[in-house]
Amino acid sequence: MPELPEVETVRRDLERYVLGKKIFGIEIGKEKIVKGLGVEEFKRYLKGRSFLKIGRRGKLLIFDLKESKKTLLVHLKMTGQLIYRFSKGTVGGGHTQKTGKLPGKYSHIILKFKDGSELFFNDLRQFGYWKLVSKKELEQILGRFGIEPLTKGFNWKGFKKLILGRKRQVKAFLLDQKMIAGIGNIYADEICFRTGVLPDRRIDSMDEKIIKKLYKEIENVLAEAVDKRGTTISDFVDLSGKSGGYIKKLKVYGREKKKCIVCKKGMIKKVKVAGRGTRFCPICQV
DNA sequence: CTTCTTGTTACTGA
DNA sequence: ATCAGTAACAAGAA
Repeated sequence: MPELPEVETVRRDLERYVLGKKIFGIEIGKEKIVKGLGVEEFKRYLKGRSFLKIGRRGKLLIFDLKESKKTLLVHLKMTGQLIYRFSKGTVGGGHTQKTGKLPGKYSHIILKFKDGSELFFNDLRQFGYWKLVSKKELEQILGRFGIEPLTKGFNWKGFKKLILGRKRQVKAFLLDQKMIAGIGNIYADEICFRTGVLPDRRIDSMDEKIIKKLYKEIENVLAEAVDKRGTTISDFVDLSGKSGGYIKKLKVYGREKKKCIVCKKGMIKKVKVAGRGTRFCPICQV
């Protein structure tokens, strides 16, 4: 599922490929993907405009439009994909099963640029959305996010203040977007593993040393996953349709009933924590 | 057939 | 304020 590293990978690709390109046409196959404005109004607003900057907050993509009072927000949720094609028949890095043909059964929005290139929004489960928001709405939405990891604002002092005194299970804390923005189920499990804590361990049972380890592993895991261009479990691909390389680095996610590759003794277990499927090594994590 | 998958919001209740 | 739990959304895999 797209979490911070996957969304960041897409964001970087978008900056490289679609920045400054004029939107020539828009096709919308599934109206429910567009939130807020009606579909016709939405199309009319975007037509003729271009992207000035592409940002990200947590798992949310933020498209600044040139000479525009509104901002375009795109959320991939669980199965959303953005795929760019220079011209018919050629996708940046070649096809995979993950993208299939373009447009495909799940291509719900297509942006067509003046040079003939196209940006496809595919979403099997249709949970993702595109929304034009005013500056005021944008401010409100962004205000709900917690600290952005991988920025200077994410420092030990601030983290300590945020986490100390809390009683929740550490995984529930990691998943809470109002605390830290961008961590989802895969990286929450990987961060817990690398920290050496059980995902259901309560924060108030952790001493400062282990909290500091947690802080560092949040940074380590997310930074390495960005470097490897994300994790592909089932649907995630980058703008060229390519899978992410962090799948090779996963220690617990998707490895249930297999032997732990670190201690080589424990069997990876799967339970439910914070309402999510959760994997851990009963030996490495305490 | 049932159960599970997950990002987010809404809601209830403690 | 803090936190846990559940339903809803949707479609496919097992």
